[in-house]
Amino acid sequence: MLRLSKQTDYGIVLLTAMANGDTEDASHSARELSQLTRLPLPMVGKILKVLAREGILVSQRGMHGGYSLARRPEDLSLVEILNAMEGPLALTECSGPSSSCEHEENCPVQVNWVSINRVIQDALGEISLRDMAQPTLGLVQLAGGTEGSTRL
Amino acid sequence: MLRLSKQTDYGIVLLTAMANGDTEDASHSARELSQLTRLPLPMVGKILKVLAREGILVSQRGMHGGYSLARRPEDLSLVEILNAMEGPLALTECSGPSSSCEHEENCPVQVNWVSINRVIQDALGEISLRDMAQPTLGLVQLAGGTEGSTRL
DNA sequence: TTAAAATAGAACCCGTCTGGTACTATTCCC
DNA sequence: GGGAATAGTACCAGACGGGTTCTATTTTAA
Repeated sequence: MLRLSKQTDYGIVLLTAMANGDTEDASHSARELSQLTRLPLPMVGKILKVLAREGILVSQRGMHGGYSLARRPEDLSLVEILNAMEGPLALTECSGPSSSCEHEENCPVQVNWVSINRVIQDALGEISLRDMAQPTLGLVQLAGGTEGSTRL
Repeated sequence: MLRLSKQTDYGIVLLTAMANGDTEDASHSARELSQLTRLPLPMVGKILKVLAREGILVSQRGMHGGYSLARRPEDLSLVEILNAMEGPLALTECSGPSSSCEHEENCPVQVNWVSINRVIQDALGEISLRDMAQPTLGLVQLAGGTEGSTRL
């Protein structure tokens, strides 16, 4: 497992859909994105609200309102989106920014989890929304860049 | 978030405790490990059963029974332990071995998730139980090997 | 043969999280 | 003022996870 929530998953799909929009800072309504991605409208609305609150999106109310990306797709990383949707990445209780594990004092693996966590975080920080929006290119990038060089 | 379950977390702690045991193939009872790690005995028992069922541990019943590692700590990787405890790693529904997402046909990000998933899996496959059992060494290893070279 | 100690396995409870929906308030443009 | 959009909150049902308990089975030792 080790799965991220459906909301996060959907959120990334929505963001890539927006990134693939014709003009850069085009405004998209929740309804429009729902039809585009075939995700249920209420869910789409909920997710967009979160992303707007967290500063990933900029919202515009009113008649011709909608959502638009706060930054360019190449300047928005996966880890930022994850942080916005699910909070800070933490594989274990003790590996995040704020930990409150009772065994922490004499736990032999805690320091290792912090390291592993940071490495994964850095790795996800290297992937931009632009990358995610370009399927085949991203695939080549990933496979080529890591083969053999990923020494955790 | 993106957190692994407490059971998995505990499982790794238990395994490192066993790996740090004096002799290699020493047998440890659930009670002994519970006292050693200060984790609740019923929980420890439950976890050890899973690990034994999945072939990570070898169990011996009876009077002087207990559990011992099926392989040497350096030959057991983190990803194997995760697979045993939580099943195959899959960040999204579509990134695992068996996916059943209705949107999969025309989903632009699916292929990317598969790639990212595989990279993380490979990375965790490089970390052995021996590494986890040696905190400071593992830390240096991690930091040194990845700084700047982790190009997802 | 019996008792003790250990694992095997299943059942169970309960709190929390998650996916999903609904409703109301607010803002903006026409 | 009305329509269309977001903002925010509340809510619900189901799934999942942490944790406990109980019974069976196996093995060893007295």
